[in-house]
Amino acid sequence: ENIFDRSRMAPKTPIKSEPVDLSKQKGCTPERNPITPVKLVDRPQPDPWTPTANLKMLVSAASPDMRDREKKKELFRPIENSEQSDMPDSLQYDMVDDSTVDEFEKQRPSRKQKSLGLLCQKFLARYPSYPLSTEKTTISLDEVASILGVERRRIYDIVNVLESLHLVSRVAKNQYSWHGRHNLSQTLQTLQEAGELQYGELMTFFQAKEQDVDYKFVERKKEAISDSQFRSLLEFSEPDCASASANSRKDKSLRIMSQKFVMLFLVSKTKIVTLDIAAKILIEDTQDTVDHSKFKTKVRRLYDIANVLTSLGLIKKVHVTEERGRKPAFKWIGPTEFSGKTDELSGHSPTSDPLPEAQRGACTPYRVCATGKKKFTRHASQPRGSRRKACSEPSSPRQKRQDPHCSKTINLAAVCRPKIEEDTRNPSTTSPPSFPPVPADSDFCVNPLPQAVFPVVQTDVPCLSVPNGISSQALHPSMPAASTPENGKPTLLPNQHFLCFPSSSLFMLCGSLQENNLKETLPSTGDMGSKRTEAQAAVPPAACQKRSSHKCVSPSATADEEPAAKKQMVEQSDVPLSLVVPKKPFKSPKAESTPGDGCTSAEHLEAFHFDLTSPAAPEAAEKESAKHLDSQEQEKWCQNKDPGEPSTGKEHTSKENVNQPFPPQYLHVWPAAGLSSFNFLLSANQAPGAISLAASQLPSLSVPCVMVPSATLASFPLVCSPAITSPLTPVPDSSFSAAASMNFSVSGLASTVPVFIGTTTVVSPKVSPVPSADPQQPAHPALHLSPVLARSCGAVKLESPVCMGHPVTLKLQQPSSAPLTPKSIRQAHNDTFFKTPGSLEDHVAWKKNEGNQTRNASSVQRRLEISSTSPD
DNA sequence: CGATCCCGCCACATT
DNA sequence: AATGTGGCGGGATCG
Repeated sequence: ENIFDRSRMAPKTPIKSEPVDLSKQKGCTPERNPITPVKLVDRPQPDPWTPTANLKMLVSAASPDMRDREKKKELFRPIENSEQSDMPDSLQYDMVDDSTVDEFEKQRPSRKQKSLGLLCQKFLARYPSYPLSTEKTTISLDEVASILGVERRRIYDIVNVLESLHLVSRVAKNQYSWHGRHNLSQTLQTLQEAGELQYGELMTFFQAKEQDVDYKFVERKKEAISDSQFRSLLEFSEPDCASASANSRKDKSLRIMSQKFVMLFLVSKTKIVTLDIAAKILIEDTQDTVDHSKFKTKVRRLYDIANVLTSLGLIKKVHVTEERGRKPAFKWIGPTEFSGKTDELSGHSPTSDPLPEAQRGACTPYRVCATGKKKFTRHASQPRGSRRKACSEPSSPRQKRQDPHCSKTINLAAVCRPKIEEDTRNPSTTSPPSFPPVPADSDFCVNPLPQAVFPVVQTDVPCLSVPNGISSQALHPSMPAASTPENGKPTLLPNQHFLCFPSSSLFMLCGSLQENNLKETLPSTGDMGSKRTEAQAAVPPAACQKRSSHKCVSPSATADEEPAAKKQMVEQSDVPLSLVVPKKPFKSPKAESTPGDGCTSAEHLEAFHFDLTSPAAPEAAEKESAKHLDSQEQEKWCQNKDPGEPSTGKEHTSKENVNQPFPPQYLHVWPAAGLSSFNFLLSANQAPGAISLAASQLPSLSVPCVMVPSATLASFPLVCSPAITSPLTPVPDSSFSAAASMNFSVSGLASTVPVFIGTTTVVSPKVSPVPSADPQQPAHPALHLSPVLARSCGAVKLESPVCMGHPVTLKLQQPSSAPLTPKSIRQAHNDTFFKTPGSLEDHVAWKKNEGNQTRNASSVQRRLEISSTSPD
């Protein structure tokens, strides 16, 4: 070939035409051989542009090979690239003027024009997002570099990231083949799964986390566990063997880093990751020492990666405002549901950001949060991840501790809450025309198909436990024995149905149980479910609440139609609720492994299976009672409570419960990142009207919610019983706190504790004392929540340890009286309310019990009741 | 002045 | 040894 080329080439030297040529090129190079074009040397040509860059381009153009290819390409491709022309590229600039003239500034492409993001867009514009299977496109680095007028080095940056997502793969030296986005969703799913393994807990912790160290510790642990698996997953696409051998090579770090970065998004409930957090997480070494510079470098790399991902329409830049100020962060706007299943979920293409943004704005509860945040911060302690170790400390729950450290850790969690400002900055960037529709950033990725979701649950159920389970188990051995949900459940409530939620992160229960329609989504065990859910569920509680109130409520009202409700919910919030589900197969192993254990996944799974449809299932359940937390009370409690207090755990429910015979429905909302630790359960039962009312009337929440720490949920089975509550006279402080603690703290723990929510029932288990809960955790997580919530949260956390430790006695009353409840509630079985714990007056009765019979403190069972009644 | 991140040196890997 | 890759971080720009 070369010869060939030369012959021609020599003669031609099309120096001048440079730009034009460029546009034409395309990936397809017929010839496979990797030709490495020689580096071009520059020729002295005057370029307007960056001097060097232009020169190079020109040179390259001049080179025979290039030309040849170009020609060929041209044939193949008309001008798709035209796009380039559109852009303000440098190329154009070149053209623009007269020659030399302005070398100076004028044309000088500003830095932006040379940005990696823009370059990446140009790069992507050259190839079809969804190439036909038939067409194989090869990419020659040199060629591209010359065409785009940049050094090859820059192309590596792009290609490495693309390679991490399997959009391209390296075939030979200097040659890459273009795959396009066909496998993107699969890749993302894989990453999500891997991410759950690696970072699932971490993230949770992280958010809450105070200490870097701890987190690191945790992280490390995780990696150890999953790393191998993880690797294999990632490598899947490539046949080449090398994969396994993970050599130690440092290389590819950018690729790996890119994958990890993406995982963080996929694992994050809020889908928002701040750079600093990501950097911390991604620094694997013992960073202690190196820190600063290393951190800085890491961040730099992350910018490189972020630019490429932004060009791909997978993320966009936002700013998270925290106490400290605003931090740069990125929000995932790519698909969150993969599984091949429904891609379509997200309707919008990423490009259509405007809408989403608007939504966001609307959605954002952030502001609120922000305000509340501070308080939260203080009070709330976060569950710490590391706690395991730390646990040793008995817990001194001290609320007071402010969390200086929190600030750091907050990140993820915090991120969510705080307001996010989207970047307006490069509008263009995001959506190149050629891109395939990306799921919009709509925040929700709710599944369009409600049905699917529900059903899924059942089926999936089994899966749930797995991934997390492993970790959880490992972490929390305690679970098994004590908590077995089953035990409790059946035993406890004969009549009632229970649901056990395994560790999954979210659950949404909607619909009337009665009907059988119930659907739930279960979360999955930590991993899968959580991930997905997370994605969807990301909304911060506060937000949820509000939203829920608006729309959500109504839907819920329709008890019958859960799906609808869900959707609505989802929609409203940016966040996403996760309705969805379970997913993943791979968990099963775990389940297998832990057959016997109590609540562990397996069981849970079963529980889930329970039929939504068949109401009767004893075990399964449903639960109806709704519980409300009385926000007020809670608040009080919280406040009152001392961190130190060990509350015994008793909870009281505030009271009222829902009378409804029917099983209430709940929505479980995933905690947003910030909130990550909390899960909300909303009862669906209440009438829509109620909901609506609530919204209007109540600023915050009318709906009763139970918040449970996600982590907890994941690990712990949740049981809900329908009936409800009696108001207990709980001790305000202690009880509440206890309850709270349960919920919140859990996450940190690991969650093995089952939670029961029931109307009547009581659980008497005891909770094993779990040392783990830290009193200390920073409050931040709570932040996002309404202030009240926050407080409560704080309290909770603090106490949680306590709670955990103490067995709680629950009181349950049967349903019946729910004084306060808004009318609707009682009346309708359907009504749904959503409340936020803190905010409302609703009564909630919480009860918890915990006991773990078995093991350590870890497992705790609790029962929460919420009455549907609204205070108002 | 902090956030971004371009640029290209340079080490290591391949050929 | 030449060339391919890609880590890395100084320091320029941007906002």
